[in-house]
Amino acid sequence: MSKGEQTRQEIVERALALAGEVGLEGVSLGVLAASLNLSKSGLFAHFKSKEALQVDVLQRAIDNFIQDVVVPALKQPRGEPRVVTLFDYYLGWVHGNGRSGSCFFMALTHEYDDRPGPVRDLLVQSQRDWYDTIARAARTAVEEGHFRADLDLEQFAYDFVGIGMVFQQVAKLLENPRAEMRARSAFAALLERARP
Amino acid sequence: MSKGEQTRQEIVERALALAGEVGLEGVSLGVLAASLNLSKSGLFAHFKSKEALQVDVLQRAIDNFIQDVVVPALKQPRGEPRVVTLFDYYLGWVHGNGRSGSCFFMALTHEYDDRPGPVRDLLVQSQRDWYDTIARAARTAVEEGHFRADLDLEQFAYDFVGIGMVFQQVAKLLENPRAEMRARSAFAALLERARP
DNA sequence: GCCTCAACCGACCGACCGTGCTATTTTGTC
DNA sequence: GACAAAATAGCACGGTCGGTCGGTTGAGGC
Repeated sequence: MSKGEQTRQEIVERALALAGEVGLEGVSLGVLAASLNLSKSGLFAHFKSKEALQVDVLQRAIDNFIQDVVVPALKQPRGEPRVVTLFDYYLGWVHGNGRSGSCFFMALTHEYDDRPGPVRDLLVQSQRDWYDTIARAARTAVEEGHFRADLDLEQFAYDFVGIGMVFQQVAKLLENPRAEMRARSAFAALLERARP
Repeated sequence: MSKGEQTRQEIVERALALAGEVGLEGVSLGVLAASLNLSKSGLFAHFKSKEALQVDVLQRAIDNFIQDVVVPALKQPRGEPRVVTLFDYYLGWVHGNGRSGSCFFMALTHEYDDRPGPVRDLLVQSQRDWYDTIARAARTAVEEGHFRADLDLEQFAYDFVGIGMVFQQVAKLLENPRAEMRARSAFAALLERARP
């Protein structure tokens, strides 16, 4: 990897960390450069625009999410174990046990839900992929006989994500220590409904 | 109402509308003033600081929420009808059928979940009140015999809010036309679990 | 030893930010 | 209609923003 490419990676990584604190739009090139002991112009030379940097940062977050949440689940046996693992690592990601401070896909959802552009486009695609991933894992559980044959997969994914979202608010904003217990309890009920 | 107070109200109202599009932090005094045909300093004179304005805006949103969601529900008979009405108006609020473009309590959650200060404090309190309101409505349903006597009220509120949160993402960001159907389906399942 | 080229820097631009200060206009009261 | 008070405007300040530009550095190939 060339020096330039390595620096680029460091920039994206640092920007991702900062974005977890101040939002993606809130990461200024000056602050980002300073935190890397780089000049602002030296940093900017790696990207055509701030927006291009933002896209790279989001793509990096997507890669991290797949690596930290999806891949471990795919290593589990098909069916309910895979679905359960997906949820476990998802909770961990949302809580920030993963790399970034918290789930910034949710933050980006509100930052970009009415701000068109390539960042939003990539975000939308990634979230649709995420719902699909959940639905596909649930489908394996149906096929294995762990879940009901007539289970509504899209609805399952919907409920799944909702549990994670409210978990984020209750845990991080409201600082309720029972948040994780609530999430696991809600997920247990969801599983119960999905079973034959 | 004096002229000054009236202007103040208009400022807060306009700021609330703008905040729905660009976030609370994203509302700049210059743009806000221009959209009201006011000078920036003339506008600023009504508030001690931008932060004070933000607090007022949030308080206004809270008042709107109570007016648009909580009050109509309280007019319904105690028990399940009240809970159902609460959810109906909540969905309407989130979808933006209410005054503001979308539920900006959720947006604020991510804007302020790690930014201490009076805005965050007020937000936390308002959200805790909201969970309590849901739980209290559910309690009336228990008392009326509509819900199970051993229903976990806090868990009910948790599940309730989660449905609304994922609804926001699926409807607004992913623009999925089945979002509302999903939300209502999830809520129906929640009700089913709550009944004796 | 020299040349090249990617990598990086410092200075700078115009625009906008929140916030004071001092007029000036508008409002409400007698 | 005069006058005090309230409301608003004008203006300037120090900062930060994304972005540009002309240069400097340094490592690798010849």
